[in-house]
Amino acid sequence: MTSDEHPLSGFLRDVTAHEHLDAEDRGAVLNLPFRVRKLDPGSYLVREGSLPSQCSVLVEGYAYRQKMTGDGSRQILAVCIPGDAVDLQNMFLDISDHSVQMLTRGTVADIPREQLQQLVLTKPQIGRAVIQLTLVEASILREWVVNVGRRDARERIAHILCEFAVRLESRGLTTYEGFELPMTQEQLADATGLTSVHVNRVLKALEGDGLITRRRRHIYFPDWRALQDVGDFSRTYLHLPVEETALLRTEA
Amino acid sequence: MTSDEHPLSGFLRDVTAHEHLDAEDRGAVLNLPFRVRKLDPGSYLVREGSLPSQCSVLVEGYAYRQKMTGDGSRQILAVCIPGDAVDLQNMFLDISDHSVQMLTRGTVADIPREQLQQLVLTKPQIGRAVIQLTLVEASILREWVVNVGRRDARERIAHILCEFAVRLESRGLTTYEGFELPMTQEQLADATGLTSVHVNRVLKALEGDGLITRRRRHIYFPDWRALQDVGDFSRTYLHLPVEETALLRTEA
DNA sequence: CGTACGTTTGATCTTTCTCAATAATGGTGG
DNA sequence: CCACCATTATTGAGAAAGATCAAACGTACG
Repeated sequence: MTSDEHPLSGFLRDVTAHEHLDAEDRGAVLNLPFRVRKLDPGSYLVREGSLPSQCSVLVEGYAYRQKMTGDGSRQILAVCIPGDAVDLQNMFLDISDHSVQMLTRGTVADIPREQLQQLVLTKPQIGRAVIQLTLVEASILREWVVNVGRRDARERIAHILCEFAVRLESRGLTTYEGFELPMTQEQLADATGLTSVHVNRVLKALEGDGLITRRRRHIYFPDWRALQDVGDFSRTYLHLPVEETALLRTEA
Repeated sequence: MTSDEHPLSGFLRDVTAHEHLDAEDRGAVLNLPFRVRKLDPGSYLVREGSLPSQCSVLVEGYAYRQKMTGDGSRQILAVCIPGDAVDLQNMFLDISDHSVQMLTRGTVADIPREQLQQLVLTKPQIGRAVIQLTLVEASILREWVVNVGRRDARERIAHILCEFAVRLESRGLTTYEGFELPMTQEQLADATGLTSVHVNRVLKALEGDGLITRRRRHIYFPDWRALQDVGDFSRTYLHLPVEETALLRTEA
């Protein structure tokens, strides 16, 4: 993510991950009008109940989808990483059913809703690519339902760490050394349907069992294979293109 | 769902729920080639790991999406009702990340994958309508994550009953008398991340509190408003077109 | 009419939550 | 650069929701 790159280049990489685009379509994506904004942690990209007029693409930093229950507890629904288009979920619906907030400081590129819609609906290859992106998001959501519905705390935490590592790695955002978890234990709890107290204990237990190592928010994987086993993790649901996994490879 | 109706008419109603289609587009949908099949409970419409060559539309009966964990427990991810296109989730991805099975006896219409893809990618209005359908499914999935992650058993059951009632009613498949729940308590448990034993106790408690009435699998709502309150249910996430709710209306 | 499946019930056990307090940590203004 | 403040992380003890195990009861259907 060097600053001289085109702000939408991460998004383009994402769009073309599943579907090849010809030069014309690639140009059409990069020529979308956009405006770059810097944002602080906690600031809203989308507010539940509203209709955003633009679709934001995350250029730098992390964000998360979130929904609150009537009694005020929060459930995190997804973590957005650089390159993610944050508003594909809303682009064709009138009222946003959830909120999106920045997890860290970062920058986004806002694309006017109509321009992106136009591209998706009139350029078949772009349409196919964007539909695939939304379907992969839905697949991840299904895995989250499984995670929260049918796995115990230890499995949930291990699973979400694996998912996060693989997603980051697939975008070249981390090395096998480990990664910086961009969220607090409380946010981790809100993503896994647990309490922060219990997340803390589980992390400690995973560390004690040699499955992870921690230094502040950095998480390392001394035994990547074992962690995947504990988390019942298989990357197939991420629908990543089959390619060599140079980093984070099995070590055992 | 009388037998002299066009098998795809339910699907068309669903497709046009959010987006108006002109006569030509409507004709294009109804003229899709299809083959009708009768299926028994438990039979697979989609198998995790496979690539179906056609997209099934549910004509009669109910189905459910499902995923298994490594240790063999099941999580139900969605319940499909008549009119639902079962394979939109897979139509643009190569490997299905979950299974779909019939919940009851029923019939489906199989549409060749390519034909439907073609329509979606080349007819902007149809594309928009189908994208909206997949986004609504994603929205429901997000609500399920919240349900399973941040609500207790009583709230979960109440919520899923409300969701089911409203979805059925929006398709004209039920009256305010109540509805026939097309699943066992064990399946209800797999949908809510609970055990069947606990589901049984919660149902009994809800009945004891006058929030539901049961006769076999029929569920009645003596106090629809109160049930929604208990389940923290608000229909906005279903993205239903704003229209009069003749049935299942507030009674209090 | 009996078998298989689904429902209901009881007793006990675990996981996870809740409440509460303490310790780090990072950021900020002076 | 340092002291202070607000978060965040950590730990303990007790409570509660829900799971587990086991058995009995219905009901549909071949």
